[in-house]
Amino acid sequence: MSNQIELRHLTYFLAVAQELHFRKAAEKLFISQPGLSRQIKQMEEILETQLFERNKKKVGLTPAGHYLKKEVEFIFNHMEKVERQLKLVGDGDSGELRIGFLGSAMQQVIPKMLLQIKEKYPKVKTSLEELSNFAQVDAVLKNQLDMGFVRVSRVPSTLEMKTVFTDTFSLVLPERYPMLTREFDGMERFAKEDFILFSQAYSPLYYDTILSICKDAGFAPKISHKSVHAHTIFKLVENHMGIAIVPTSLQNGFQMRVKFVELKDIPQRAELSVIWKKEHTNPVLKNCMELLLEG
Amino acid sequence: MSNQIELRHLTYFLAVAQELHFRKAAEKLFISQPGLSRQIKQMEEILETQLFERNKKKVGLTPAGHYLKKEVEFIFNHMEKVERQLKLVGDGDSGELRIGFLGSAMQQVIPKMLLQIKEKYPKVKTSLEELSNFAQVDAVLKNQLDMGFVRVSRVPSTLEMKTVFTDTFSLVLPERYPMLTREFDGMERFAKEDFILFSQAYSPLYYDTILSICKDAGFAPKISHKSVHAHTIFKLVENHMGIAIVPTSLQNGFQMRVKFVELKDIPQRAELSVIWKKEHTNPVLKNCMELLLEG
DNA sequence: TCAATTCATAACTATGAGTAATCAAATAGA
DNA sequence: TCTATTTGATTACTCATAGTTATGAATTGA
Repeated sequence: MSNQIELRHLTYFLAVAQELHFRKAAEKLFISQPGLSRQIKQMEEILETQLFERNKKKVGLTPAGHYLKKEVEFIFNHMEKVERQLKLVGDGDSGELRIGFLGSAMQQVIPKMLLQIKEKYPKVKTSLEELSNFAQVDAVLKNQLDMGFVRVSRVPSTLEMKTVFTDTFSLVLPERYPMLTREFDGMERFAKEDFILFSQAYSPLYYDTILSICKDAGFAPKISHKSVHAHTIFKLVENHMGIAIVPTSLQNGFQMRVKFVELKDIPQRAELSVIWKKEHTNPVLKNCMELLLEG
Repeated sequence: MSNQIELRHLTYFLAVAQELHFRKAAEKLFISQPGLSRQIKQMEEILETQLFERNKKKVGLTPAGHYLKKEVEFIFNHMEKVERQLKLVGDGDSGELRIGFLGSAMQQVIPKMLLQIKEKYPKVKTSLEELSNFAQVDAVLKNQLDMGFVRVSRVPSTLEMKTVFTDTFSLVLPERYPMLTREFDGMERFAKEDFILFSQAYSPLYYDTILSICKDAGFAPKISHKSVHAHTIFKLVENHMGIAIVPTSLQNGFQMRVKFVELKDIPQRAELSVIWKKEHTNPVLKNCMELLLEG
């Protein structure tokens, strides 16, 4: 004899509790009446509580039965809700998307994506975390993040990477820096300047790219300061601590007294990429990735 | 293949979700690992949702799995509570007691019983309804009430009845009614008075008893008013609309300008009885009845 | 490369849910 | 007052399936 209540018992109990009639309840359940009687009896034995009073011609609920009926109805309602919700979570219409990003991704890509997600999948919850390139790669690998927005040249083979935004670089100069923009004739003239860059540890690709730009211009930059925040870099430039080269899109979104000079003619580009796990199982990620790459 | 989730599935799912290890989970459940694997797989098929990601060496929860884990934990906690509560309801430590009563039972018996119940069975909820004798008998028979407090001579054979309070009758007279209490010499002198009584339909036994008192005194009372509320009766007496005979215990609990004269020397008594169904199944009733009859 | 893990698969066993046939008791109708 | 009908319970059976053992395939670490 089994000694554990099963959902079957609860289903049968509810049918009898509603019909107050074993034969009718059995019909409704598409089982035979003896089978139903035995299951109910077994249920009462397991719970050590009488649920029905039967006096050969009438069936009624005991107080315990009344109580249980209400509770079973609640439990079934709840389970139905869970089952519906589970489908949604499984289909990616609902759930959570954990996003890592570099500060520079906040200018364009992320806000646009968040709006699209909110419109198409309003039940999806997003969480954002600003992290370095390396920390994002690590977190995605560990399944602490679903996706990351990074500037890296390559990632481990278990990750996917797609470029989502390509940007030119711009020189960042103090507002009154003596230079006629129309006569800008290359990087060479900045060989003697102090440079303020994003930390190498924070973004190796960026760092290497800046070095290559300078190298193409025939000099190695004198690096005076390093930072992980664009805002800090701009402040330093503003206060004549040096000049910087950053992705052009950082021009928007900061209040600052600096001058941007877009380096259109050099081949280097700042590429922002999404990364995610190849074999992820988050349906929300799949849906949102489609939005990001197609929309 | 079964196509319905059972509690077994949820139990197994929770074990795996907690251990994130099939063999360990199977050990904890005292079943074999292949059996567990198959049940989980079946569960995923029924729900049409993948719950775990297994890559041959590691087991992890999918987002849907995470969601379901929380929900299953909630459901199990709830069910445990229900099971405990069900035992209490079955034992009569918890539950509901629906009580019917006559206004006059509110003077002594009911408040005392409610206090005792509250002390010994604090989880028991009581509901009170003031009803006529007939309505109470009817409601107890229909299982709308668990117990009733009535003044009747007899009840249908499916009900039990026990006297819980015996009371003398008292004459109710206007405050300044001319009478020397020490020289009270019988009912005879009130033969000409108007009488105010409880309605016959409300309490036939009371009605008959009053008639018998008067008959013993050698007269038939002139009945001027009938009421179902003691308060109304007292008000009428106060305003010289007549005199009344009521159970003595009604002397307490009302603010009124009337005089009570206890009829100690007549044989009639006002008996208050509890009634309940012989074959009831409410354990709360059983326990509370013991309190009432023994305490 | 080998030993030791992991979970999945396959074939089998045995428990117990569900069945059909029947019973005993209660009701309703003649 | 006697059926005829209806109720839920009981009995004996069968068959679906949860759980078993044995094994396989893949991963990991020495």
